[in-house]
Amino acid sequence: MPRTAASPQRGQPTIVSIAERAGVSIASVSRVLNGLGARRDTVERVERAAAELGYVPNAVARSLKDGRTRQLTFAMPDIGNPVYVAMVRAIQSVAKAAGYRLLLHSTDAVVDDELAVLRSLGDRTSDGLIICPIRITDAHIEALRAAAGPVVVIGSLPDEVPVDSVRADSVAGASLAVHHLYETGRRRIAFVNGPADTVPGRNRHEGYRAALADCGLTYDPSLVVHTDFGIESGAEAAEALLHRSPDAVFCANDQLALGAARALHARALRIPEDVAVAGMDDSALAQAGWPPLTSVDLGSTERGRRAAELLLERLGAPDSPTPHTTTAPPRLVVRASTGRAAPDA
Amino acid sequence: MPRTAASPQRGQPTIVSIAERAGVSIASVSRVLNGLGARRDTVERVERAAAELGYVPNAVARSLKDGRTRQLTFAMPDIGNPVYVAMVRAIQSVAKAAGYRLLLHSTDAVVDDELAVLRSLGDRTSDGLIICPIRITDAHIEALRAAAGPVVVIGSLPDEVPVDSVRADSVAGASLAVHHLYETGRRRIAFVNGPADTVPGRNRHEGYRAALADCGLTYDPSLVVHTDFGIESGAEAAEALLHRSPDAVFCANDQLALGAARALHARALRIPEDVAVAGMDDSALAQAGWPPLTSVDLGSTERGRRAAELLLERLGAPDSPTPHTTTAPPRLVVRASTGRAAPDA
DNA sequence: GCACCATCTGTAAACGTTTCCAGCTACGGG
DNA sequence: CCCGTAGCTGGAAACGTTTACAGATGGTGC
Repeated sequence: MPRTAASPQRGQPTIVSIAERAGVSIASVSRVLNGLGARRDTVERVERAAAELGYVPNAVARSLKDGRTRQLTFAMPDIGNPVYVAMVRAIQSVAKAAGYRLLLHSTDAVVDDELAVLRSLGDRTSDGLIICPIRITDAHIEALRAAAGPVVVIGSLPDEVPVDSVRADSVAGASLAVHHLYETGRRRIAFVNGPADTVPGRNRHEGYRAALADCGLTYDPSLVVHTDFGIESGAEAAEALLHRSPDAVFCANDQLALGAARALHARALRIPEDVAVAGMDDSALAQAGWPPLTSVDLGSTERGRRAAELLLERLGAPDSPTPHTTTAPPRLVVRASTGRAAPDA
Repeated sequence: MPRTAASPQRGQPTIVSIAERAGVSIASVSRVLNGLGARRDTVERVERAAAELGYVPNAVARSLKDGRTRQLTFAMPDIGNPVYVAMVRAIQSVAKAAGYRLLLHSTDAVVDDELAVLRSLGDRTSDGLIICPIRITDAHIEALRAAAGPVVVIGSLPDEVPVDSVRADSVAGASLAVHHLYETGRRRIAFVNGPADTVPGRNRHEGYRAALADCGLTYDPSLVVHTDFGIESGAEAAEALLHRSPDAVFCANDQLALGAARALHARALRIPEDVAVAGMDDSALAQAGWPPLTSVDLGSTERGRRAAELLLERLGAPDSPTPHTTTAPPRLVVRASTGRAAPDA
């Protein structure tokens, strides 16, 4: 039978039990435990009593008293996507170092869920929120303005919204990749994108298109597919694009790129000799498959870390006036999936 | 300037502000907001006041009163490993459905961190804990016995420890994979394992060894490498094993297997014609590379779900006597990475 | 018109802390 | 020898809820 354990939640020692056992007041107990001044004798008795009872301070009561929970919340669309895992990791590490715990919400990018998270800041469950929406609606903006506590957004907000944010430069990132493909000799560059109605989806499309123009290539809508951000979707999309005989497939993230690579392999097409493949995010996945994927690092770890730091700063100085916005610069990481095309092909 | 937003944390409307505005007592406010009986007129005034003030109940105060936080904690070794991501996902979904939030701890499998998490149950920050240690020391067992609240362990505890747990059957799982490799014609089956001093490491090794014996193959220590559970390690280990010319590489998880596959590709060895590769966990990674990996599903999602359910049950009936233990049966998922060997080779 | 009952309401205590304030003790200086 | 002071200590209030209890209100049946 689970002993002391589970049973009467309410049987735990409190500062009152300690006070009784040590024969002092609860005020003294509190002071001793918080390292404020006390007579040697008092300190000893309190510490002994606390140790004997196995006392652990009740964090809830403490939170109620001083208005902070030492918890941070991170809400992201999908914990299955390695980009967000990288962010969770970075955030958790900053949070931990600062003595904060991390609350996690996977919203599936459902707008109502995101709004609920934003509103729930009001329940004082956590001291601050990092949220990463991939669609940004008017309702989001309104909710952000009305937020009952500090929020940092990972993503691109309209400039006039007075909220700290950390952005990736998807436009430049996509452009980087396309230029690289062009420079390594590709001329029919297909694009497997995420949903068109998301911010990253729109931006990556814009970057793709702009880069084509830069390179003097014409934009061919039949080389572009919109789908969602998963591996399977990448495989299907690439499959569908193959009869347009592209010489490169640029994908809006690494999951799509892995799917695409799989589809090419399945058709016995060689990467990169027959078709080059590039992804985005430079997540752990980029080095998981074969050949290792060229990818654009959009700084997910960096963004997570920065977001957490911004949030902590904001917690330190609640009403410093100006919202901070940083943008992580994209970085092209070239690997084997985009070598030169085979001489003839 | 962030308006009402960040500023005086302590400016939020409370039940008292509502009471004043509505001209009733705080007790009535509480009753109305909790849907207990009240006169029509009272209900209306309270609801209007609450709406006008944008009231959100303070969860901390509520928790203090009724001794529950509606938070669950999940502590796992490494959020970078897809297995744990699968668990997080499953747990989060069960938790959410039951109205609980999820607190996350990534412990890096550091024993002291795990013990700290266990002890921190006493601070009443969450109502229960799911912990997934890969090493189980005496200190763990002692801490589990002394736990100040409900705990479910994902992993294999000694039977006498009175704690709910959910296990994978790694031994049987490894054996399944090895038998499959044998049946598809492999005779020199190398093994890339995780750390020898972890429970999964030991068990998978045991399963590997037992299966070899079953098949009448002799155990050759030079075909076995212990390393840690990452992709890079898998590549290095496979690389090192290659000069022992195995005809199959069995890996203790999918990350190792992807690494191994990469090493084989880099040497221009064909999978599965020249060397078969199999992994374990059947995580998202198994279908990420090429060829898709044969893997043993150890039920990570299932285990996460079950652990969360057990915890919720325990929360419902704190001192039901007997600890529950379930074991998820392993399931071999055959994919292209383990087809028959090339006829001659 | 009165007593009774049901219904609703308000007061106050409680959850476990921290902290303000005032009182106590002991000490040293004048 | 007395007083001022420094150093500790205990009482009590406060954080924002929920809820037991008792009091108020209104309606109904006689």
